[in-house]
Amino acid sequence: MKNKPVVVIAGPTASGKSRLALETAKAIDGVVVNADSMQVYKGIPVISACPTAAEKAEVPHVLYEMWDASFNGSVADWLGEAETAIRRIWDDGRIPVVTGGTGLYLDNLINGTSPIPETKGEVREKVAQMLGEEGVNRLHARLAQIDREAAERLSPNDTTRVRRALEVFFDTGKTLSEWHRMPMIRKLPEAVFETVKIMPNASELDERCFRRFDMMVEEGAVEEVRTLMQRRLNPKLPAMRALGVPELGEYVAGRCTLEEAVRLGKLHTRQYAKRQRTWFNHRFEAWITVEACYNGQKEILENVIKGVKK
RNA sequence: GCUCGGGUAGCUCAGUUGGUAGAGCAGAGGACUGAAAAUCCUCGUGUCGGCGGUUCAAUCCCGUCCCCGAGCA
Repeated sequence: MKNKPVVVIAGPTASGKSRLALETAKAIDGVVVNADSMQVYKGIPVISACPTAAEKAEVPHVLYEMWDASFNGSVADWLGEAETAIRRIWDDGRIPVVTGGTGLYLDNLINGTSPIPETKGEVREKVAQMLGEEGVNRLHARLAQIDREAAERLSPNDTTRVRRALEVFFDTGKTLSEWHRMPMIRKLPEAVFETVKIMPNASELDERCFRRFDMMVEEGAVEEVRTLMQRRLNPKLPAMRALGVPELGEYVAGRCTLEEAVRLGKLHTRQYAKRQRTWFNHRFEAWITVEACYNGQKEILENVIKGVKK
């Protein structure tokens, strides 16, 4: 039976979705649930734009800063946490307000995932090693022998996906394409998702991205990155790739000026926001689409609350 | 003032032993099923610094001028 509400507020970075989520949650006795692939990590609250302590005090927030930066989390890990958190919120008689810019996470939560079991660490290592020795193109050629369908779909340069397709086959003996033909599994079959997306125009968003990056630096982003760099973690870890971390990391290491690091950080943030807009435009259906950044506009908040209560 | 380098796409540069040129980055659009703030795909006419000359043909050779960098005075 589909009757349990989950509010979802999606949108590109710096669009004001965290604020909208907070104010919505406040109005409907909700709990904010993070769906951002970087805000899940500890140690980068400033650079990942996590809600502040003051904001968290206004309304409960969950799934923020929950994993150590050395952890390599995945969609599946997040989904597991999200399921548990949302069920607990329902049990408390409250409404989950899921918000974040990671389209894949939202998509998996709402539409489900293929029933592929978690791949074993040794298989992942083996494929990683093959990748290092042979390069993506050769692995793609191997994939073509195994799973022609997937190979045709994927670029021979798409490291992430070619690797994944191979891992799944080596681990399960079944091709990724076969798995994808199986029915998707929803973590929360009883949920009814009330979706909102914020879709501001590019120039408004760019400006906010730039301003926010400056604010992050004022609020201690450099120190945050310096502390993180001192841990000498693998630079391929998700937390180490959060926008601004590699860039400010170069500055902290003395390899560029702060000005240059900030310039690149802003640039990459802008490019990321564009990718998000493309995703949400084409891959995310929403009940309500807000065409401006959320800045506390009363009409927007009222409209969202009205939509949720319906 | 002289010598040597350079002046080629918005930026950094490659290249053409003379047949009007191409990469990376930036930019625009797009994809996206377990690293997704990741990963990938598509899109490149620009007086090849100006003006002359040689040549069937010059961005490439020659002359000259302008600009930038280094060195010498």
